Amino acid sequence: MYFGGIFPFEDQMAGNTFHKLRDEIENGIVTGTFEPGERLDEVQLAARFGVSRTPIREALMQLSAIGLVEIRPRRGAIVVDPGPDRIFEMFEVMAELESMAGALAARRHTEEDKAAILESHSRCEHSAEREDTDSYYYDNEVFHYAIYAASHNGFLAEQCVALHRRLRPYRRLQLRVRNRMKVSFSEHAAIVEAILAGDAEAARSRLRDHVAVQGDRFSDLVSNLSRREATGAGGQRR
Amino acid sequence: MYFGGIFPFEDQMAGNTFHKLRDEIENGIVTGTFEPGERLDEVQLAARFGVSRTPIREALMQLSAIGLVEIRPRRGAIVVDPGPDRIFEMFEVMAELESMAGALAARRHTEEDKAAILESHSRCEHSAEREDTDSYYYDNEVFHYAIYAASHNGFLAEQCVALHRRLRPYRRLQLRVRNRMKVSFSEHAAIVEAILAGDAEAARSRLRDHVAVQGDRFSDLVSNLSRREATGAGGQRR
DNA sequence: GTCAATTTTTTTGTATACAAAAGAGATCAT
DNA sequence: ATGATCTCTTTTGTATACAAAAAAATTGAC
Repeated sequence: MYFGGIFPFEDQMAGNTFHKLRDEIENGIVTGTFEPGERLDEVQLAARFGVSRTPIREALMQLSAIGLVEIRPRRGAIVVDPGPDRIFEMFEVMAELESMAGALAARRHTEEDKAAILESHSRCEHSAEREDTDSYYYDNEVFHYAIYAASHNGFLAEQCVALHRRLRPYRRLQLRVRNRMKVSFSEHAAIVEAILAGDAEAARSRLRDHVAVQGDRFSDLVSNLSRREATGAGGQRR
Repeated sequence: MYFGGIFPFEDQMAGNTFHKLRDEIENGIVTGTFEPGERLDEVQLAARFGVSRTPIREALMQLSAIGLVEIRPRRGAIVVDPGPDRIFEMFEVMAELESMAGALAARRHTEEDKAAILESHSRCEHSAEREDTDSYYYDNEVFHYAIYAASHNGFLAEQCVALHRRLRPYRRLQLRVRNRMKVSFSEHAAIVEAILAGDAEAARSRLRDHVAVQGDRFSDLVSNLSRREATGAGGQRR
């Protein structure tokens, strides 16, 4: 599947080593291979990917610029651990950006946008019916990307994609919550309706709620997080 | 003047060479020392700053990650030239983020926030009375930062600051437009009123209008841009 | 045995070196 | 003279080398 023009840095896709490394490490962070707070050893990473330290450092520089990694002078790079409060803040901003995209989409969507939205929406439906969380997770992403694209604001779309990616791990946790998938789908339906009807304000508020709920759900999970922290793994910033 | 906790990357302030270089080059781009479309030669920059290519490259990597520089594989780095349409898109997003910050500020501001807002607001007033564009430009920035801070969403504040910085050169052009400064100040007054009254929706819409580039301002922007392009080194993306 | 100071080891940050690719320029054919 | 191909130059991308700083470990004092 191809998301033309939505991905940031698309022009750099022709992978120089450092670029591939950036994606690999970023993916590792988002996936959980590298845990929050974990130290990213340059030589270790270099060995792992079979390259020298130079491109590794360049990749880490880029990741630090987008806030996924923190480079402490002379003390190496660690995976940023946003902490519950910061994650909640990010959801708050995500809700606003998404709702903006939805409002713009309601006013500006073309026939192709409409087709893409409906297509991804029905994919979500199938996945929801099959109760296939993994599949729904992916389809849901495509659905949201379709709305970003329909906003016809490329910069906004890039921002949304970037933030969506960063929130991925926390969103993923949520889908496992009982019945969340079907509720999510019915929210989608209402959003699609508003966008296609050209009702910008309805699209805005429905999308805001749709995303904000995830933030709320997340704060429910915060207790789990802090419990986990007490027991072992994690480790807060600083 | 100190904007505690607002600047992104604040924790990296302890300047390793590459970090200082990043700031220097970023500043050069925002200031106009490096023009949009200009090629950033690594050896040239290295000579200029008296360092080797390595930290220069690391700085460029970071700048490319935040979208100020484009690194074309095997073809070097150039200063990104957003082009009028993209700039417009960025202002559209800025308007939404600012209005969000205003809405949150209306609901969440503390006494200290109130003091900071009023203080910066009255500084703007003095500068506007003296018709001191440069001074107003600076005070205006402080005013907006005070609102970001009052939103009590650190992530949002960072996003706002980053985008505000990127739009700096274009905003600056706008202040030169006749009478814009005094109009701007009266808009500020209405915004302050809404925030202090706790009227989130009024704050939101007033800030949106204040920031959005609409009507005449858009054509002013475009004509300024094309003039600059004609005279300068310019050159569109791609 | 515990704590502090010093030495050793690791690791980061920057410089340099080298290979490969892109760009510029010259040569040759038409 | 114009256009295309080949060569030479410049520039990027990655590896390696080295210096300085931080972390770890050893030694020594109490």
